[in-house]
Amino acid sequence: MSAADRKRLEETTRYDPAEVEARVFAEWIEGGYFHPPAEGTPEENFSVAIPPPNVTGALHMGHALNGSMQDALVRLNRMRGRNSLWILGTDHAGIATQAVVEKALKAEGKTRQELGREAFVERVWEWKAEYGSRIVEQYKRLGASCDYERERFTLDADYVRAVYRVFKQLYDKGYIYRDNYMVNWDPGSRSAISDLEVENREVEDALYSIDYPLEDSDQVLTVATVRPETMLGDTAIAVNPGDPRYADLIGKRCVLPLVGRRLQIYPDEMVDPAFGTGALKITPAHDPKDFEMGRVLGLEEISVIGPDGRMTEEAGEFAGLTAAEARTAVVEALRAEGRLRGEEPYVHSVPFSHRSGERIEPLISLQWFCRMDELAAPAIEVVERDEVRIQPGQWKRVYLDWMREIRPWCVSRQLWWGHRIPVWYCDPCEETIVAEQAPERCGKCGGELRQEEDVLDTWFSSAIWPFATLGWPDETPELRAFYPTSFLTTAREILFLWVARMIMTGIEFAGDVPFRDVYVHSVIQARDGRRMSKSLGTGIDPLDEIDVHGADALRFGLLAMSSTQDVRFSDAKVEQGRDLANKLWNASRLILLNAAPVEPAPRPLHVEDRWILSRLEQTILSVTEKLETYDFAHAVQEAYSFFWRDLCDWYLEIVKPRLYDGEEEVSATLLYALERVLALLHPVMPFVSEEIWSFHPAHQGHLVVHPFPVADEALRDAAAEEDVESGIELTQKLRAWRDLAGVPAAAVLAATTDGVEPPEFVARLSRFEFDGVGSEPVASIGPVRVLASEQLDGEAVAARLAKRREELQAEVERGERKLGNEGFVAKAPAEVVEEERGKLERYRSELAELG
RNA sequence: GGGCGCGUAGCUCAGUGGGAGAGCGCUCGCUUCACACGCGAGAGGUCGCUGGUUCGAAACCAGCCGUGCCCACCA
Repeated sequence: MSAADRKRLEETTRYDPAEVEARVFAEWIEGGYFHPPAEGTPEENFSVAIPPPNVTGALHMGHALNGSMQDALVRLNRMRGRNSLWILGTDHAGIATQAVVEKALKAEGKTRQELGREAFVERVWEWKAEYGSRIVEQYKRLGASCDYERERFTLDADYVRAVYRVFKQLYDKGYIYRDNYMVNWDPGSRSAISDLEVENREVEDALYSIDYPLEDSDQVLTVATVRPETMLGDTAIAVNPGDPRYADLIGKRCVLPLVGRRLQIYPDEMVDPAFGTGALKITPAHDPKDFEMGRVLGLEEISVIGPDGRMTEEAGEFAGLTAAEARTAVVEALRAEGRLRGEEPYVHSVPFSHRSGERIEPLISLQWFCRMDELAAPAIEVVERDEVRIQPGQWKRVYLDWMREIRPWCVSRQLWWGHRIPVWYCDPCEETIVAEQAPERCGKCGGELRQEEDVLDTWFSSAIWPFATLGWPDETPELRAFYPTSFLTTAREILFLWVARMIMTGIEFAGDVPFRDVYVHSVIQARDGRRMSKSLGTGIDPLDEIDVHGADALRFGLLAMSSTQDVRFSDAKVEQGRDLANKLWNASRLILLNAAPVEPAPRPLHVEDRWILSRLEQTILSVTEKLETYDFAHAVQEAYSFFWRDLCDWYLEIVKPRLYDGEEEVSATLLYALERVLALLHPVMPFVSEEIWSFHPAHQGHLVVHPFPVADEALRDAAAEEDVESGIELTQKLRAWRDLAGVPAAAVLAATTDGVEPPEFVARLSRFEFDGVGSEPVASIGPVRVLASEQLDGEAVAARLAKRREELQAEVERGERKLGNEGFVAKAPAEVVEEERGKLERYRSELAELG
């Protein structure tokens, strides 16, 4: 060690992550450790495709947890010498990004329509150039060992090519089609969205009963609805065929109030006679269920609400009103005509846009869809056969249940930012051309072509992330070396949105599953148990945590608090991580500044050496196994406990004298243990471990590529473990006795031992002297007889012991009295009696131990 | 409506058939030559409730209460 290094170690009594992290990270980048060559096979290599964060995004706690898990496994495998690639990149995030830029425009008093499509998209690219790398920089702060030289973006030219190839092939297979169909219309983003982007919320509405007069009759049929404004588009009525009230009305017609349209009354099993009035109005253009019914019956579809959320010309006098305004107006008009029979409060679940937060308007519109059943079939099989293992196990079933019920996917979005759908129309001859590259002219009539205005759902491009990032559709070396990837960690909320779709496209286009393992991690909630969210103000910024406690602390904390169930964010766990980093630093200082200049090697001389080596190898075995099975919480806590309790609290304290003496054997053993502990912890706490490693005498290259320790079974020693652990136990008893007896901390007490001599360290660590001179034994603790001596203030001890004896005596008497009461013994539950007996036993034995 | 999960120490969470645990917090004692982000010693729990299975249940089963999430086209 250089004099400068030694000085730094001597003077730095506190580990300072802020000083270390940027410097160490730069060394890793400079070393090129994160940029593996595209060589070898996927079986030999290790690869992970990061769930691409939104380009608009900032690192949140979910990213930090997910990143900590991925990085732990990537680093572990890199240290094992595997060619390890962690692909990183960002998602163009259509709606979110467009919204951000539109907001900026609005601040300038402009709209995207004023700008025009081309200029707007240009503007978004400018935004991306300026802010798009923010989240990538934030991953670096976390210490993520991604390949920053292979960063990808879902709108890169090559990526677009892959998206178009996929679209074209799906179209050619007949999976992709265009249809006028009912979609979830999001008035907020003015676009259709998929079923998965809809969330249902409980809302209190009113349930209105409206009288529909029967044609050529003075009878009325009363229907119940929560959306009276849509009645203007009614084209039929349905009743349950088994409902005796309406049996004779089936086939007859009603007259639609306000409009006058004639509505046929149909029988339908779906109608619940017990709900409302048992009669259901059918509005095929504005209700998904009515839509389906309408298609079956061939009903007219009359759209009375337009994409702008306002009433259309079809709504007659109500045209131009918003849907909400129209509701009030229609109700008023019905009331005026005496058609409103009733109105009652009604709580039901209503679809809202996950993106804009606005209430979904089910509308019929011309959209592009992708049929999913054929793609789903093999994706179901691979999971059934565990070729893709989804863990924890309950998610496998959730996945399968959803996949088996999968429905067509609406892939078109009425946005400008995204992959513009590769379809061209020729208006004169009505030809539709789907192509990977823009065709010059119509192949049929030579006419001008017009490209589809819509873009693809963002998730359409994310679905091909694991292979598109590796260069697909080209046969690249990266694809050959790293596909399929090794595993995926994910939040469960994107299991369907993303994971399922990757499995489907992977099989279809890349010829294999995209990953072997899917680990669904827990959700870190806010401190109060609420969801962490920016809009609720409950988010905790991982970067703040890194600033204050260091990246290693946050990584350790997140892994420690994660489990299979959702957990609240725990500051204490992050602080535990911070304390661990500091403890590592200081224990290392002790070893590195005092060890004799020797090769690190296990060189056990005494039982404690055999013990710590045995514990070390056991810990390596167990921690490694837990990391490999995604049991991060137990892995890090076990490593923590070994290091802090076994190594620091006991072993270092036991061997300090030997270390200060410059003993070679203990120096070698300590350097060996330190090397292995640093390597073992590196996947979880990369910065502090790398920093300390730079001071280790065996240090040559960086720890990031140092071999990961493999447990050495030859060093396991059950007998040594037993001996030392009983010595530890005795030490603790002796210390407890001292404390109880009020002996000053520094006093060394005289004692003798009875029978087998305990290990040497017991006397030293409990500040006893077993061959000490004394007179009367005043107490016995296990094999140890404490002797009255000069060091022991006989009076103080006697006083303390007497006081304690009194307390115990009182407890014993109380117990004896209780157990002597026949009523209690006979009538009280047996366990209460037993507990009382146990208590009595304990008090009695403690009394005996005090002597 | 269906499904999944959770309820264990003051707090956050482990433990899933045989002696109730961790971290934090709390109490007491330590400026012991790595670390006060430290060291030593403690206190603290009817393991949601009720019933069942078992020699034995925090753990398995049933019901109930509380709580969270996912899926679902009953107006």
